[in-house]
Amino acid sequence: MSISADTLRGHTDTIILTQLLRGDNYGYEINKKILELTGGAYGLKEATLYTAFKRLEQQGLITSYWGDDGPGARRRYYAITEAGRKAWAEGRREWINTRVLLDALICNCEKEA
Amino acid sequence: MSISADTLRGHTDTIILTQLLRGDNYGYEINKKILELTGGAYGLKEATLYTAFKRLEQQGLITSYWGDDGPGARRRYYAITEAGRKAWAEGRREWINTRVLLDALICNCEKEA
DNA sequence: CAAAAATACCTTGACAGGTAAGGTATCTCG
DNA sequence: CGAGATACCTTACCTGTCAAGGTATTTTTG
Repeated sequence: MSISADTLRGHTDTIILTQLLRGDNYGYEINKKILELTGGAYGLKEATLYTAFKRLEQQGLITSYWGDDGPGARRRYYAITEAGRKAWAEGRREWINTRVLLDALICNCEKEA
Repeated sequence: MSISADTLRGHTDTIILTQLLRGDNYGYEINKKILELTGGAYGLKEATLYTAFKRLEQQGLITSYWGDDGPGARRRYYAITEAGRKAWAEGRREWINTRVLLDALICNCEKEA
């Protein structure tokens, strides 16, 4: 029961920002968290993930730095900025609006889980 | 409080099919219904609308015919097919799944309207 | 120990859906 | 008659996603 690609399009950035609210993290781990949270039903493709990081950093919503940890492959950590927190709040509001609208437009689904 | 473009992307076809479940209708009117249902917050752009009709018809999910009504500009009516009903049910299921996933991924929004 | 698998990063090219901008034609109302 | 609503449609562009490919290190396994 996987989800078709772009029914989530436009929410990717908010999803990533949500993860970073809990603290700095690196790409691979962030994606694993997302997979966990959805019970394996949804994960970002790597290309999508790193494209999003680049976009977010260019917009000043996150910053990044190389972790100088010992074991394992090198990791690039990401941190959310103050502007990122605002963008997250905005994205969250948008999701809530979207939910209301689509519920209204695709018949009354509110009752179903 | 309008909704940013492609947070609804991928649901357009389902939205249109939902309208056609209530009976045959033509483009302009369908879009007005959608605007009504969302309190003016969201309407399909004309290009999006007619592109979607074409796509849906090519996929056999709808059929179309010219209305031979007297007054007003000529209207092309659309009707949902049996395959269209199945696609609608599938699209609706997808929306319900999407909703669950995004609620899980963008923090706990379930409490908010 | 060597091979396989996992961890971890990144880029390129193509694709699909949405949209701005433009166009046509008819009808209604002042 | 002119403005605005009704009603349809196309083209060229933009943006986010993804398949496919690449690099490098560490851990597991046979």
